[in-house]
Amino acid sequence: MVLSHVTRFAPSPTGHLHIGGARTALFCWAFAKRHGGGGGSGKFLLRIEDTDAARSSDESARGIMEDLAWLCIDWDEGPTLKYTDSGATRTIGGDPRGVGPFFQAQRLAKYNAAIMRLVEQGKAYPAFETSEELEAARKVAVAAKQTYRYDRASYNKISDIAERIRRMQSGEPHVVRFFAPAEAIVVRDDVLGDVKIAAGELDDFVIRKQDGLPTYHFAVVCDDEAMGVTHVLRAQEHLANTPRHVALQKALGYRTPAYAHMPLIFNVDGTKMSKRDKAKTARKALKDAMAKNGPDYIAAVCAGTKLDEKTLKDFLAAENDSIDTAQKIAAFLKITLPEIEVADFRSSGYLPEAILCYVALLGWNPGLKLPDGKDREKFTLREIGELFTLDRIGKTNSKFDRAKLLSFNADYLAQMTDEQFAQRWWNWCNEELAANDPATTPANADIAALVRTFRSGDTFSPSLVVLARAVKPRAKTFRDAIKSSRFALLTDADVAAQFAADPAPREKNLLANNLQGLTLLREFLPILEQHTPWTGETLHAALEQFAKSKNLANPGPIAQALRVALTGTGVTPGMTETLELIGRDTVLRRVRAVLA
RNA sequence: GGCCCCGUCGUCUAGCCUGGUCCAGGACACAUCCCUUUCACGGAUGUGACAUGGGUUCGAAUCCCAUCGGGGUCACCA
Repeated sequence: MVLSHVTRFAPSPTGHLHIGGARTALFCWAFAKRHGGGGGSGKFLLRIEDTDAARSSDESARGIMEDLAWLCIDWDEGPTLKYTDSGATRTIGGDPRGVGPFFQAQRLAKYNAAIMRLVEQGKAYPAFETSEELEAARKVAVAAKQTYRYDRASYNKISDIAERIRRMQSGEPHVVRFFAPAEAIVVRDDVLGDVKIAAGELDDFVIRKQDGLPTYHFAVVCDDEAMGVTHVLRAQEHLANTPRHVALQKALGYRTPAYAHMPLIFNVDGTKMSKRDKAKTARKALKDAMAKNGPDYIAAVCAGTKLDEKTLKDFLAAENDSIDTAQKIAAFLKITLPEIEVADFRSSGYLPEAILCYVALLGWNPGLKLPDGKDREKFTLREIGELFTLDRIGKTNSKFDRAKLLSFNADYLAQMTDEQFAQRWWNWCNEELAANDPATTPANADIAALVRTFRSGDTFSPSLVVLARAVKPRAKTFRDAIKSSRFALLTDADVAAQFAADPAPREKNLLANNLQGLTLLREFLPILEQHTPWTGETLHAALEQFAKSKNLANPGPIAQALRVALTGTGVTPGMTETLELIGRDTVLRRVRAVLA
């Protein structure tokens, strides 16, 4: 069978999957799906570009694969991954056509054979300049405001090809350069149209590095041919590389795939979305805190973060952008660092379906309307795979608006049943605890408390579903849901501490109006004491009835008094759920305590 | 700086190819009001954009040109 729509996602394993990479992968996946993925003529494959020996790691490769799997962007061909998600294990990847391996570092023989062929045909040649020499030449060009290009003529040894090969074979350190053709190159792009690059723009770029590994340009071209890739969908930052690839394809006698370069994604302030944003955010927060608290504050930060002063000072001076340091500072200052990688969003409690949908709409839009005439914005992964076409990809860069993502996430959360929410929330809590020890991540202490409180055997107790009902409408992420769950995790001591910390709710809802709140509580207490069974429904009725008997327009005053008595705060989810979850014994004890 | 790409509300966008139905529609955010047992949810309303200047045309967000603005890229990284 001829595979007519083969796409690939080709990350280099130097860290986690970036949110922009996730969109690229999604589009590649969707394009293949749209053209009969799976059993049809469309295939989506994953290739790991680990030709940068120093920066690549197997751990990163695995992390990226897991991030993709979590998003449900499964590759038809590529490294195999056994992925377990809420109990179900699936195997992703494989090599049915025998085009692997999918790690470039394992394909060196293929690259070298092709490179030697080019050298023999006079289309590539060994070069012996040192990086220092080239760097010096580059500096001169930059100083003169000229475009630096590797100047074949100035080395004037090209004709000496036999001599070059001899030196190469004798083991002299060298790189191999591609003999750039002196002709204009047109890149056909399904998003941007034809992009013409004038003759002479290309220089003799390196195709094999001194360490013997091919450069990205060479490996990509080689592999796309070998793997039968027909469509290359990638970010626009690669557009300038494409002429090189087209030139190489011609020299090697390969087919040129169809290209589609998609617009870039930036932060709202227009800067690049990069890991360094985390350090920047932490640094700014630390500086603000120090300005506010005085120079001695650094000692407190050292104690609180368990970082030594030198590390902090270096960090402040922007001498390093350590993510670990940034995270410790963030935990200490109780700020959240910006999410950049898929794993960050996962840890923050976003849903893969929300991320996928949001990110898909950054640069792509099917232009569909809802029955009421409004624009359709919500799509499942499956629908994206059915609707995706290149002509609906835009050309303009976009900014990543977390507020809108949050809103999407809240919508997807709200769509779930209470049972589904409880289940997935529970899974998230346990994953989060497994990944980040609550002892070193203070933000996770509440998660640990929640899991402790609602665990039942090796799963969660039914009351977590009640909690889910209580917090779901006020949570935009799973982590948000933890925040609004605090009321259910409070100890008596926490409540007392709350009263001490903030007397206002007590004043307002218990003591004001001549002790109205306390008076109502005193009268309501016997009703609570006798109340049975202790269910949301019956408690709700009891509250309504009591309000009526007191000639109150609504149960507001008594509900507020209860809320404060039970939690020390004036803000919790609905009173019904609050009473139900805190439980009869604790409710009675705390009401009595307030009345005493 | 060279080369390349792009330019509709603050943000994501629909409309542009195939000019008129667009004094430009939706979503997020923001504001006001309603609902309400606090906080939310929900409902209603509002503020808000065709970068600028020239053409072409009876008519331009839509076609053409220029200007301005933004971005990408110029490695033995990918």
